[in-house]
Amino acid sequence: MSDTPSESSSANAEKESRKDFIRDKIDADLASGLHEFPITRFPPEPNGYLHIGHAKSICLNFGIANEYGGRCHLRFDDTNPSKEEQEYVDSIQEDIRWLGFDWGEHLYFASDYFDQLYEWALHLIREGKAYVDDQPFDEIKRNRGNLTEPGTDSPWRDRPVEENLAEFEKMRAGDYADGEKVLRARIDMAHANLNMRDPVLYRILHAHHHRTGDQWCIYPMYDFTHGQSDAIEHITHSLCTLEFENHRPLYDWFIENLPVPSRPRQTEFARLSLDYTITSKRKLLQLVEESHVHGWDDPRMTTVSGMRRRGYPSEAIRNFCADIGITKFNARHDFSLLENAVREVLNRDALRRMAVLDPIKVIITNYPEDQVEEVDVINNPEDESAGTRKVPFCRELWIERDDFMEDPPKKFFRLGPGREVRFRCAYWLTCQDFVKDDDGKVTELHCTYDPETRGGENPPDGRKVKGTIHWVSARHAVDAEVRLYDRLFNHPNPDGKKRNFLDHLNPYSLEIRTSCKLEPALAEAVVGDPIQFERIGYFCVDPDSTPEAPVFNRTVPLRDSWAREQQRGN
RNA sequence: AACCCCGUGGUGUAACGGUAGCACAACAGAUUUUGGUUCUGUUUGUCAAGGUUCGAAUCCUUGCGGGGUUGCCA
Repeated sequence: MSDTPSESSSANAEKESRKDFIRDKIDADLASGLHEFPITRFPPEPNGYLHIGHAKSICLNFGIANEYGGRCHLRFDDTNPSKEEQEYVDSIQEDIRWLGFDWGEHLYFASDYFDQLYEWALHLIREGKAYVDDQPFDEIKRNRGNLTEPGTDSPWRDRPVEENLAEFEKMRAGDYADGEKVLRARIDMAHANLNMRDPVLYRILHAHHHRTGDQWCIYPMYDFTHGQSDAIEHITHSLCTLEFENHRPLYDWFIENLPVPSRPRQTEFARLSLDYTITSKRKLLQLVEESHVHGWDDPRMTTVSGMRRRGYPSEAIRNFCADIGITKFNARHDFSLLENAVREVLNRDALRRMAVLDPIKVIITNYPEDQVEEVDVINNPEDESAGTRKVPFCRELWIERDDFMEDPPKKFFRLGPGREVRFRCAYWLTCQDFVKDDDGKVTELHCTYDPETRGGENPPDGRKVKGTIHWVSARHAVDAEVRLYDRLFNHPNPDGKKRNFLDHLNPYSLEIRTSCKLEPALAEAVVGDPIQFERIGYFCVDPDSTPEAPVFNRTVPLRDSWAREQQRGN
């Protein structure tokens, strides 16, 4: 019993993805011999940066490929040249790799299939299952009917095949302006599913495409592209979010009516909704373009690049995605679940360092003026192999303003007049006196130290101390800027209907602290190092950082039961 | 309003006709040279009403509640 490996409670082993209804289905398809192994795909449109919601989909699709010995393709859904850019193609690939996944040779673009798709459009026309519609945009809209009323057939619906062929060719040749004509499937204008009411297959768009250039002036719609692209790639399980549920009949209609090389199946799952965040590419773009944040990778953004810059480990994001599972229920997840996943990994990995964010000076009156000692401080109590480091200690130190109270309550285990605390791994100090400026702000503490407590050890006389605080040698401190982040929105569902998400921006989402005092070892930290500022939180080096002007981001604060108790008013 | 989908503690998520479990959150305690970590314990749940069955969270019916769909976006 006791020799059972206890991975479950630690982040040591990558969490195993729990089974869900999609994996159940795959199990069944494998068992029945329908497929040898699953082939999935992640199909982003390159019109924005990836966010936490995409991470869920990436973990699902690539995760399945990894677990079942299948594969997952990366396919850019680039059928709308007016919104898509190379910048996004690049960032998306970088983000997926950072998340820890690999598509190998299987990088594709829907635009790779434009020729084939065009052929299939011709096929439908020849079969009498597609026609060129001359109705203007508004007419098509009006004739589609609505949720309760059936649509009306287009006057061009029964156009002869030869004429359709000729018209479609003229569309392709550029004989018409944008919007002048469309190619539509000929299905059923009275269908209860609006997607089946003669959906548009091709529209005219005289636009430059990031890959095909000016080769085309007609572009296939998503519905006419996606399933067929899946079929071309022999995707077995085409996984998408719930809003495409109503598109499945159309997806299947194309698969059934076209000579496609395979028969992929679409399955839908609920998209991710995280409290206090937004997962809408349009709104994320707006935040960037209107400068409510400092870019796609602003650490307050739940974009993949933002979370990376914030210091969230990709392993934590993967664990989080495994934790929330895959269902068809429109759930809203507590933000604390993500933070828990982040803390779990960081607690295991982060090197402990001492940093004072809001400093007040401590002068040890009985410590020799010029003496400097190097004390050994533990790098990571969760990982013995991380060892210790030398930290300089001398007569003048910085400590956190919060660690002193002029008139402390009984349960305050830190410094106050006459109170003794342990300075982490150094000595026990007793506060003898304090100095205030004209505004009544405490500027300086005068303390004495007990030489018998070196290393922070208990003194021989058996004295006890409740609190341990961190400190930085004033003479050796490195000055730095520290950026403290809070949630970007102060409403749990800023994305909600009838709500303008901009009204709920948290004005205090970024607090910049300058003149923070860091222990010297922190000068060596580089971007990507997970660090814990002891007793404060997890931090990382921001890319803005330079050796002359270090900049740190707060990834997430430590749990703070003292602060919690304070807030409850005890 | 029509069609499709979904309802399990505070929030999520398991249980595939047979003891409602887990995570997060909250609370209490133990340990602790981080008021961190770790450990222990506690509170709270099957949307409602009928039906099928020896037995229903699970199957059926109805109701209620939530989401999606009326782009030449994806």
